[in-house]
Amino acid sequence: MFASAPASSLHLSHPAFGTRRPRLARCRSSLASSSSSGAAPPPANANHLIQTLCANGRLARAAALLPGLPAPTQRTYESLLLAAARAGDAALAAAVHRRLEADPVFRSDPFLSTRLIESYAALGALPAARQVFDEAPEKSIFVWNALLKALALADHGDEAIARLSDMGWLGVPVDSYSYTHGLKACIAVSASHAPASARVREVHAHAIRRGYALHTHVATTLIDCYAKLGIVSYAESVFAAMPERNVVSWSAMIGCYAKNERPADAIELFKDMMASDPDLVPNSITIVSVLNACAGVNALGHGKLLHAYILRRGFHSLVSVLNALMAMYMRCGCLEDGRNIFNWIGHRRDVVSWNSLISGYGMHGFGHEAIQVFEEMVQVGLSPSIITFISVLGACSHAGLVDEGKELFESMVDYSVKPRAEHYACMVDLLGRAGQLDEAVELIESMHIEPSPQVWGALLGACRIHGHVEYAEMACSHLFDLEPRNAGNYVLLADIYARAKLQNQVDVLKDLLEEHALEKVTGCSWIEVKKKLHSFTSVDNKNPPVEQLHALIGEFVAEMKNEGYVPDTGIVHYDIEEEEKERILLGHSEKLAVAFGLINTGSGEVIRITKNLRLCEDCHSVTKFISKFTEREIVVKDVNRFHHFRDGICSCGDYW
DNA sequence: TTAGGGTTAG
Repeated sequence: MFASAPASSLHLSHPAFGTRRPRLARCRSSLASSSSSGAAPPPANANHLIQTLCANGRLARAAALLPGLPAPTQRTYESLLLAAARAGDAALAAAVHRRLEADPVFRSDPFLSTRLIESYAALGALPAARQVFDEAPEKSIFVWNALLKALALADHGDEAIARLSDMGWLGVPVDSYSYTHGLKACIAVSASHAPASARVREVHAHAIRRGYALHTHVATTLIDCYAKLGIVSYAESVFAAMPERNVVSWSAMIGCYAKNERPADAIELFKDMMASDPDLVPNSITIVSVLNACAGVNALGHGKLLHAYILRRGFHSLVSVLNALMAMYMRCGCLEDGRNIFNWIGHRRDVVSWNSLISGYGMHGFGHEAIQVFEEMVQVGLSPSIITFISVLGACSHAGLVDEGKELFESMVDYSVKPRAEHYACMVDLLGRAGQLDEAVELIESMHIEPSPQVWGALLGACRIHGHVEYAEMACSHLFDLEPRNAGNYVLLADIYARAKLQNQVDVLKDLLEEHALEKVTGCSWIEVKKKLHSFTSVDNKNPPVEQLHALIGEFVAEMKNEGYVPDTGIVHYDIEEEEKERILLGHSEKLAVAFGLINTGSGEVIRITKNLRLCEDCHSVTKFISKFTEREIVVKDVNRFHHFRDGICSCGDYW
């Protein structure tokens, strides 16, 4: 009823407004008269007019008025600089800069020096920002901090450290802003002398000496820096030492666990946060981080609780939250629930929503559906991003859609997306999995950029599937240089040698692993039962309940052997008796998690398991058998994709 | 006047 009445008439006719013309109407009339004034002298209220034009994005008109303006105010300069930065108009920023240099009233004004530096930084013009700083006669702390921010934006970590040190010997008192900008500059990835972790530790030590390390913003930034560097223990120390934590610092620590492969700790910390203080209310960023962590461990129960919380607290008005919720469902194996949320988001879908759906179909092996969603996305007028192509090419790879993948890869140029190493890695994976190893190698050789470890890793993975020793050695000759500490590459090559019955080569690799003190990633599987996470590793066989699980698996295997199953002991690298190898296979974490699920869940329930590595062939065979024998649906998410086991068949079609 | 945490892939 109210919506049908024009808003303006409601307001203007209200007695509370009296007979004065409303402010907006006055601005409109000024704008109208100014547009026809041409080169006439600026009106008396020109300062106000320029500010209004800037606020309305009419920069050309505002810029045209500036030269004739006898006395620009500080506010006018500020409006022009902010608008120039917002519109990406470097020429306007430079014109304002020139005008300001000639202005005896404001040329030394530190407020405007700050704004100039900020604008140049936002426009990507670091040399100009640096010049303004160097020439600023009065360098207030704001001017210094603006320079540090500019250096952070431009990824100049070493220079930021040098400037912080300048502040020290010049006696300029640093403040908390100096540290937050300085730290952000430190974790920049581009050319630098010192590694990022050394720079962060240096600024951290500096902050401790000046008494700023526990300041809420500084400490939160420190947590985030250590999170990005993967040094979780340092982030934990900073978080533990804070006297005063708020929702942002908690979220930063939760995010630190989530992005460093400790999703279970992220969920636990979220619970601690909720229990620690009733005034501490999670916000949308907290929710997104925890949803991400739920997906990381397949904690569907927790994810559903969060879904209810989102609806209760009104977070479903935010697309970012819905995107994260949708991704959580799909990454927890519930593709349909994810699709329903995508449908529900409706016209508010952004590129992330589309990418999530494409990757969701991809990770579940629905390649054609992923391509269809890609086409729909293009049809509704959205531009596919770098990630869209990674998602859709990955989907083709999982489904073995070689021709479709090639076509999409070639179409990238039509969308102005330049193929990156990630896209080549997808293509090598696609060709390699499909057995087209020569073509995969040709593609690598044709690359115009340096092949990344992911590209060689994809080739190595394909060699493992197809037992190609020569190309595996070629891939490893690069991988051992590029990532010498990655034990996984040594293990994969050893696996390929073992299957080729090259035991001597296997032993050489094992010696190398030992010599360099490289540790294999322990196989680990998770299962959530009654909203509690249970994890299993293949090395933990001292736990009494594990004996029960071993026994149950043993019974299934005995039954399978009657039907002709032969345990795939080829993947056990130890030079031991066959019987012992079989015993090792029985203890694989994924089998233990399946057995635990069978014992602890109801007969109709879907068993959902997550594994931190690729599912091995033997576990795959055994799980197929168990799904048929027990008439249970088992969904396993490995490091690459989903496997839906039902009635003795896996959704991957044994292609993974 | 300035600042801190999040989403999609591999």
